[in-house]
Amino acid sequence: MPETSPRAHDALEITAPHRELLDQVLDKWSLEVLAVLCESPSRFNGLRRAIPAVTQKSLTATLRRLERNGIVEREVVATRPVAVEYRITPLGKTMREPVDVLLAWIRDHTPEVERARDRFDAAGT
Amino acid sequence: MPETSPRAHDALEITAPHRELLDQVLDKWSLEVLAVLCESPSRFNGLRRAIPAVTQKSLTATLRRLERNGIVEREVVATRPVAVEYRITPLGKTMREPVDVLLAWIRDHTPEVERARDRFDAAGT
DNA sequence: CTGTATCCTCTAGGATACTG
DNA sequence: CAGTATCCTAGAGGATACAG
Repeated sequence: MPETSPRAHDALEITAPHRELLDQVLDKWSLEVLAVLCESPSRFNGLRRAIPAVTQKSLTATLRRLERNGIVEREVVATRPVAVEYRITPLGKTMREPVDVLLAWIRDHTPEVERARDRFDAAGT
Repeated sequence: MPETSPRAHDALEITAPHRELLDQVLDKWSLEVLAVLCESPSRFNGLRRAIPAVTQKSLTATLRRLERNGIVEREVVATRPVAVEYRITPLGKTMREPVDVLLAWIRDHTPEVERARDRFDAAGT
């Protein structure tokens, strides 16, 4: 049994490319967009209505980023005026489970975290 | 079975407090700190050595945030000069599984994402 | 050794106006 | 309808110096 590694096991190891992908996929609006598109394909303004707080600029940026990463798909329907449909890709669907697990943890532990915050803040009086 | 909800199921739903916790726990340095502390308790400069890229300021901020959220614990050992030990809490340990699942997804799909990026960038020629 | 305190830069993202 | 183009600002985070 070699003892060369400073850490016993590195399931949590995270390299620069991994960090970048993590940021692109868990950023401020991506999860909301994914939530909508996981239910059904949607058009640009449909997404805006579903996510009222997002600005046009940020939504565009988020969609481009997700498209570039192969998470969503963009189809232009050449009507007048044009319609653009966004769909989640097979790759995008594989994100669902890990994201669900993560959000489940968040939901389950938010109360405990809030108690910890109260204690911490009270101690700092 | 009521059909009041616009979305079929909202496992991906994310509220403001959830988003905040997500940001505090998945931010730039938190995962690296967690990775170290999951292996064993560590002192401040031990963490610095384990994570060479982090600045003193950011490490302090990260540790304070994690401590406030009940993820890590801080113990001051009153020697001369003082030593401060950081440990992961039971709550912190529960983060491990969801984070592992997430990072596993990242690792497993980075190649496919990179192919998607190449296609996207090539198309934009 | 374990931090604060400043200063400074850089980028995400909002507001708003315009376009094919 | 589905975007671009600008302008602007708040906050994250680096570099550096100092302190208990």
